[in-house]
Amino acid sequence: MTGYPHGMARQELTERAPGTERIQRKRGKRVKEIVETAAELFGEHGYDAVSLDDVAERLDVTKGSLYYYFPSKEELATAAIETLGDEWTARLERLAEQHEGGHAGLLRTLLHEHITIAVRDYPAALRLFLVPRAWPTAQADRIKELRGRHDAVFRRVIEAGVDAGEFTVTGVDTTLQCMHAAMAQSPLWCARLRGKARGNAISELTETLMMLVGQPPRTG
Amino acid sequence: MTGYPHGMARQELTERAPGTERIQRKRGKRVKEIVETAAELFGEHGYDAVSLDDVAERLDVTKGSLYYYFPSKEELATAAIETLGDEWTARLERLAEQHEGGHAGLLRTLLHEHITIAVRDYPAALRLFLVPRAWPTAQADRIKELRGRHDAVFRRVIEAGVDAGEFTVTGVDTTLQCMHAAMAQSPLWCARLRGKARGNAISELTETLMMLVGQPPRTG
DNA sequence: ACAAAATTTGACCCTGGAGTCAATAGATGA
DNA sequence: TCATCTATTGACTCCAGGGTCAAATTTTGT
Repeated sequence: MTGYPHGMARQELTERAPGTERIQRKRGKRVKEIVETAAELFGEHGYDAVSLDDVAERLDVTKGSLYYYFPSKEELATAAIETLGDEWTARLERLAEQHEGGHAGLLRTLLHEHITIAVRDYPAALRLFLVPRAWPTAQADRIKELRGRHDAVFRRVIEAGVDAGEFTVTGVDTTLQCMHAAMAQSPLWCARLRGKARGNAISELTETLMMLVGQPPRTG
Repeated sequence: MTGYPHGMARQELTERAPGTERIQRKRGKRVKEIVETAAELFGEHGYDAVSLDDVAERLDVTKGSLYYYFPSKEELATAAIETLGDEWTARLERLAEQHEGGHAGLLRTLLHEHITIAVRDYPAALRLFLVPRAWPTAQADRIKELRGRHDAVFRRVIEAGVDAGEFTVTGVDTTLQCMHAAMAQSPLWCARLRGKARGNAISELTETLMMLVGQPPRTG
């Protein structure tokens, strides 16, 4: 009757950490496994179409076990979006910091990286993150915040490029929305492709999106 | 114990039409009402999130009544997509035929019209039609066919424009996909806007998408 | 080796929603 | 007005799937 149901219990967790560090790490690892599997499935088939039994089955456990870590299906989905969304937002932010060179170069890098992550690592999860209303409405706020951070990375480059006279856009927001919409779908288009064909598709999409800021496509 | 359950019974319907013409028209009208209401709801909340009770309620009838016209929820959803998809595909095809002038002009018209229909008339249904996997998988084929026709309208203009040296694209398919992705989301972005603001948003989106074929945005 | 803590199980409850159907109400035409 | 066809109802079945929980199993620290 002990155990720490529903994993987090966030406040207490920081005050007097239950279990040893080793156990905590182990737990964290398990949570991550669950979250990634869930994201995979939710993104692929949609929130409603995936049952917790499905998630459990893919993990070779039972539904009940999931409830040891998450209090509800909604929380699980939200955790999935938050965790993964945070991960690659951070990655893009890092790229943006490190980069030196023109704005076009940076934007191209960001787009390419973003699409690559989406297609290669999280073919499904990205859609969850980017497509409004794909997740349970109750959680919309927590996700919106994250989405804002994500947007900001792209917004900064675009605005900088426009100010520098390098880019031409009709409206920054609209441009952003178009980019997101396209990237959110990209996993579907590239799902079947492998190896070189996939790489080409990603590059082609990147170049196409660069045109949204008035950058003529590169030859090659 | 008679009646013509599940409406169509397609073969027989053409051979020996049941009921008088007047009754048939009336029936068709009812079917259309149902289909439009269903499309509205499905598109807005997603297939799974909408129950037939929801659809019935909005129509001020009972679920059982829907089953008099459609054999299943899936069939209803498919009918919704087919009917509406066919309608506006036809409208775009007509526009393309009538048009005289440059390719850029035609593409701009098509985009603008398409987004306008989406936002004004069927804020929701369009997403059903354009976003892969938003509908029950069993029906995917029937919808894909329709989607093909729809794509063709845009593909023709783009290819013509490229051949004429008016447009620059990295790849026609990729360009098409980006356009569709953006248009599919447009109702979400413009949902809250009304009147002039909405018109502006639509125009801005149109101009932004024109950039995908290398057309600099118009001022104004 | 053993007790306490951490994890997993599987059987169980309960609700929402798809689909059915006999009975009823409403149209229509003779 | 009556008989027949059309349309609608509402009560019903059935089940997938979210969520619960006591008991069993595994892991951990001593």
